[in-house]
Amino acid sequence: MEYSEKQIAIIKAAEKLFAIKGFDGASVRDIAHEADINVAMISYYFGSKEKLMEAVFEARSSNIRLKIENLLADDKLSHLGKVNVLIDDYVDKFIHQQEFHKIMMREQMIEKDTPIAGLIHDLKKRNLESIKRLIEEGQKKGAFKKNIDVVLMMTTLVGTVSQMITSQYFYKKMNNLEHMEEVEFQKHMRKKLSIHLKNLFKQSLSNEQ
Amino acid sequence: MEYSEKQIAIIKAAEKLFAIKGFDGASVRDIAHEADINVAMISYYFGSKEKLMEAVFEARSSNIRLKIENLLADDKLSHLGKVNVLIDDYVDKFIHQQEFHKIMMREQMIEKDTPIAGLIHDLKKRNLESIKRLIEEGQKKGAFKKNIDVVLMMTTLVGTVSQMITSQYFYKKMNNLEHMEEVEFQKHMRKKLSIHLKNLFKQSLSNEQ
Amino acid sequence: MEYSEKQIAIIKAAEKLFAIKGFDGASVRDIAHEADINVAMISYYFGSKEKLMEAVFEARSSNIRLKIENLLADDKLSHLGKVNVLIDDYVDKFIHQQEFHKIMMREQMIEKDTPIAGLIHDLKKRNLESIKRLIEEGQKKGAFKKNIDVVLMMTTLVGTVSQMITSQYFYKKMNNLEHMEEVEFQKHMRKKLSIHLKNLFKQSLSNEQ
Amino acid sequence: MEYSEKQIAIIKAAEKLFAIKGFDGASVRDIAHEADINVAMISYYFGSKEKLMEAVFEARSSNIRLKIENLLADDKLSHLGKVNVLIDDYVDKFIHQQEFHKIMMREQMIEKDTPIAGLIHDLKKRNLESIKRLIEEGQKKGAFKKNIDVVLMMTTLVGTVSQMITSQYFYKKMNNLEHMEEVEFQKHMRKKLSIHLKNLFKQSLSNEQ
DNA sequence: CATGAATGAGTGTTCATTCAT
DNA sequence: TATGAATGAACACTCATTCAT
Repeated sequence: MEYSEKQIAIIKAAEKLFAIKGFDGASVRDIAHEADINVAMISYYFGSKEKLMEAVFEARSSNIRLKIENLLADDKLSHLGKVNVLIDDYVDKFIHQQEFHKIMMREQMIEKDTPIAGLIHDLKKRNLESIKRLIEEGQKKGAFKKNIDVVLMMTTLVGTVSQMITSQYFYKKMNNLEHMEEVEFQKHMRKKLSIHLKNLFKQSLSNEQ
Repeated sequence: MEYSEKQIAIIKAAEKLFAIKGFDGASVRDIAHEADINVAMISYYFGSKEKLMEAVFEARSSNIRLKIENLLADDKLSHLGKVNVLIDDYVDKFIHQQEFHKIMMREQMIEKDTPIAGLIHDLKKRNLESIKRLIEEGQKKGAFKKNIDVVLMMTTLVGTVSQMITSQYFYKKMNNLEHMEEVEFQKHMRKKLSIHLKNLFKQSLSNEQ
Repeated sequence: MEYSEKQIAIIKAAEKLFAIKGFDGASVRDIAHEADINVAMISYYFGSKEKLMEAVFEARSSNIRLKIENLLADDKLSHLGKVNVLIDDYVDKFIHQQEFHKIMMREQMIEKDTPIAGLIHDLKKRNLESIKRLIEEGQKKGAFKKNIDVVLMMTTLVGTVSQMITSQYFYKKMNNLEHMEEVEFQKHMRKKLSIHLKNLFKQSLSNEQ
Repeated sequence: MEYSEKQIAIIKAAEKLFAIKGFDGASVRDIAHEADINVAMISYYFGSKEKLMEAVFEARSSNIRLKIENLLADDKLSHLGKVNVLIDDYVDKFIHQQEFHKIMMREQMIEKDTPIAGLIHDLKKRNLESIKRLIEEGQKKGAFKKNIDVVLMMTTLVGTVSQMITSQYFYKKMNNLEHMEEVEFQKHMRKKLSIHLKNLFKQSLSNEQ
């Protein structure tokens, strides 16, 4: 799918406003104004507000399966090293695509059988399966414990990063970082999360004492 | 604040629909229909849709500080035992008040200076401070490691439970539990989360090897 | 018709608010609040908002025919003297019952066949007929000119006083009387209007050069 | 400000209904129906019902100062002649823009600090000042008496015409003109008012005996 | 006699979408 | 391809009135 310049502007504006105000809270007029285009263009280009949401998803939801497949094939990294790379990838993606991930979190909550719910489900399923293979590989080689609940570990990974992002203003305040620059703060979050999650995973997966 | 039967019905209906559809997505007509009352009653009783949302919050947001204070004073429990009780409390509260917590998650995301944002912030702050004291107590007594980032640990606790709840349908599918009864599934989730989080916390906090 | 204390309070409140905000602009809740009674009482006592308006009218619209009849019989006053008394009566009534007269002006404008429109019409008709007799008396006795358009003269009398009352804030400003006390200002208006109108009538009616 | 055909239709409908029913009494749905347009168009074009009212005012409230200034400069007319032209202008304007003037009267009465109240005040002030100059010119040249209260004279002028218009149906009945055609009746009113007011002003202003 | 609760119709306004050009 | 105009449905809310007690 190729998008024109205007279409991309609309998708970007939609991503921003859906993240800030939610799907219902953001009106097509808001989005049109933010994207500096005519209101009618949204229906014209995307058919409807819902379809626009789908376009936002499709534009962002490149799955990380390919990356995981490459990781699996990489023989320069230890099994734990591969998990660490995975963690960093997740953290980076969440932080740099905060807006998109906020939308995704919200959409997950909504009990509707929207096309987007399906998209999210498939995306998560594919990713989970690849990660399972990565873990099982480590288990086969004796690097990881048996009895690892991969779904729960992923829940902790995704949940921790999500929670950090949604409550970042609270985090800032609690740690007196209110005057830290946005970019610097993102680096800070990135590092903290990375170390924290790597520790959690190491303790939970690794066989070594 | 004492509520009449009808007012309670409205609050319950609002809690449900705000959780499912979000604040903007749920119309007062939806809520009135769900509560089986006249639309005008919502304005009549609560003044506005926003005030109704606040009522939902006030009705649910009993903070857990008191429980933590009691835990701190309890000398029959080990330090780790206290943390485990805390984890179970959190898990229980989230699971049994899923709808309210979905609302809270969503509200946290929205960048508005609503009165509710303030309520959430204060609630979280109070809880965090009590938990910090609980951890520090354990550190002083040598039961817990030094260098524990309490905020990050709480982020993992809250994030993991939140993520589990938001993606429970995905979890069901991935584990072939689709035909499990709702109540039974909640017990299942509760147990899984409890064990998982206790392990994570034990590894992260405990000094014992 | 005898009214209870509460009913009188309602009528007074209604008179005030109808004058300030108009019939549609003043809600029964406003009136109930102003009268410090329960909303339901208005329907209970008067049947409807419209009927309340009628009650306001009936309470105030004592016609001045009786006074004119007495004037006609008075032989201590000259014909012009009688007219002057009439003018002063009109001016006094308008100024001291400003609120009621504002309502009356407004109601006159509305093109509805309300019962009130009928009340106003009858009231005006009765008054006009008496005044006509007063003028004709003077004409018969040679004190007044022939060819006097009584309706037009009354239009000027009523119109001038009405206009003064509706635009009194403008009048205050134009004459730098903004800090004059309300009571004092009413006296001022009364005197000014009295002299002005007596002059106009003297010039228009009187035969003496 | 240029208005489209539909916008003009809306303004005309609003003028009519505001005059008949008052601002609060006329609903936007009424106006939309009268103008044969969709309800949403009113918000779309004017922003709000209040702004529509302002548009009605701005469309009509061309002040007559320019005309007065021209009158002042005219040396073919006597001073009293100029006043007579002024009277005829006022009468004509009121009769031909009855609906607008009804709105204006009503708005004057309402004790609200609306933008319209300000518009009316400024309009009246400007007109009054020009008329004052016209009168003073006549006084300086000895054509008019000293001691003329211009504000009171204008009150009589405006009040008489207003009162005539608001009570025209009463006037018709009192003079048995009920079956006179509307246009013919307007001519009749115009002539009657013109003569009546010119007489009043001549007597009040002129020095000649 | 009095009232808090409740109602359905109506308010002004905004919505996502479609139309005519 | 692009857009200002237009639409009908829906929005949150207020209205005058009625009901149960």
